[in-house]
Amino acid sequence: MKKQAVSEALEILEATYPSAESELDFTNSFECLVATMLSAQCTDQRVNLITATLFKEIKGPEDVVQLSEEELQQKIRSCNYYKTKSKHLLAACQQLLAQHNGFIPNNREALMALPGVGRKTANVVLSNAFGVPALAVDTHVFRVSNRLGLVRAGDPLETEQQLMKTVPRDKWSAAHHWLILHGRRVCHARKPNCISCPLNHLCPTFTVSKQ
DNA sequence: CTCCCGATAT
DNA sequence: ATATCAGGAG
Repeated sequence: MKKQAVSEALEILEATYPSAESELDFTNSFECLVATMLSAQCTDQRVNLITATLFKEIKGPEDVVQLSEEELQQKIRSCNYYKTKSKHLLAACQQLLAQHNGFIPNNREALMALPGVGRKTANVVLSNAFGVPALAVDTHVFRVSNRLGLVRAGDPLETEQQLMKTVPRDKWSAAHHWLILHGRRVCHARKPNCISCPLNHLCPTFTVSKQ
């Protein structure tokens, strides 16, 4: 889509979602990383429920590596893929201690080298915890930006690359959050609420649902 | 491509 | 009953 049309869509999104903030609860880069790692295929609400108590017990990687895999599983059991996430979180924290003095690296390569951290999670940590311009493409951003015709992409990486060309750099982080909020509030995966969508006049996939 | 594999909405 | 939720690894 042309930059002009994209900026029109972004203006409407900005007016509709003025906050443009993460709905995950965290207070530092470590908590941001952990919350994001836990959030795969799981609602923010569920993650926040888990981290509300978890972050009282783990203040950094040094606290995580004290736990056994089973203990960690117990603490995050109510989120999806808890076994995989426990294994990854434990290994990631060991790597943080071994290679980064227990700090969270602020570059994509080092973040993605951590077990359980892919491009999407790395981009979230970069933008949300460090203020580094990055455009994380999750399931919402992928779905919504394609539906709106902001991009024509077959996968998240293509989506990210196309959005970075048409969205101004200083709005990457905000656009990321606007698209997520729109995906959660209106442009649902299963039954998008096109009738009440403030973007339906410019949406190529606008449909009047039967019911 | 498959597997991971709990909670929730429809 | 089934699709979906701030995905990543093998």
